[in-house]
Amino acid sequence: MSQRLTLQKTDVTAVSLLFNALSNEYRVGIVNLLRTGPKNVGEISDALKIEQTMASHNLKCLAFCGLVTSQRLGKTIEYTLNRETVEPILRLADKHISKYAANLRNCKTLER
Amino acid sequence: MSQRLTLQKTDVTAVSLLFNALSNEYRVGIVNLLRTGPKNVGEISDALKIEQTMASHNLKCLAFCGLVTSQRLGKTIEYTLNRETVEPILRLADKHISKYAANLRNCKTLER
DNA sequence: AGTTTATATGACAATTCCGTCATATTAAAC
DNA sequence: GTTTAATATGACGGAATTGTCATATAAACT
Repeated sequence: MSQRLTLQKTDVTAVSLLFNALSNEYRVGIVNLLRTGPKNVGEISDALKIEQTMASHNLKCLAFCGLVTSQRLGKTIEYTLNRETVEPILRLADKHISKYAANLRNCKTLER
Repeated sequence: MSQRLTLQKTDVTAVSLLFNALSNEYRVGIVNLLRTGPKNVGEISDALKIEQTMASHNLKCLAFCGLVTSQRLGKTIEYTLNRETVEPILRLADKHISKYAANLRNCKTLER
């Protein structure tokens, strides 16, 4: 009896929302910082020299997308990178940029 | 004699611009469509039921980021997916979404 | 050369996003 | 239980992005 497979199709909306989370310098900065290990909000905003509120807003977005997780430690909340997906994605991005999109480095906004 | 390696650091700006290209439904739709093979602009706008102008604008962005390449074939211009980077990235995204971000499917905009 | 077909470009209004401020929540310390 | 420290939330104006329209370019056909 032949088995009916649910063909896993790419969910275009979900994918665009996921990458939207990585389409902002603050969020990529946070994600990149968290590669060095878990940090709380204060440590993140200090390290990246951004306001606490800005860090919080962007962490919320990253958490909603499952790219980071959070855990309260007393008064502080520690954010941890979802390495399983973020590491390979960043490696692919780095490789792509150096091979195919070196010009991206010198452009602030994408003209269309 | 010890060799001086240029440590490849993630370029936060470039990475955010690259993922910005994949942060839009039209562009992810185009990229996903091109997995089935190269297509010209008319075929793309027909298949996705979007206006030609919309297709052109978004193809320009994808091309600038090196995610697609183009080639004129007579009157028509054919766009080809950069499979080398897009395939693994989409596979990672699909896997991440089903494992960590199922809720993304049911949300139009990222609240923050 | 003029017409048609395919695609790209530029501009503008409408929408969405971002940065910041004011305020709320939560836990620890006193 | 009041205060302090850490973080989150909501709101609002300014900035960036998007969708569409008008127009430009480029090749093929007559």
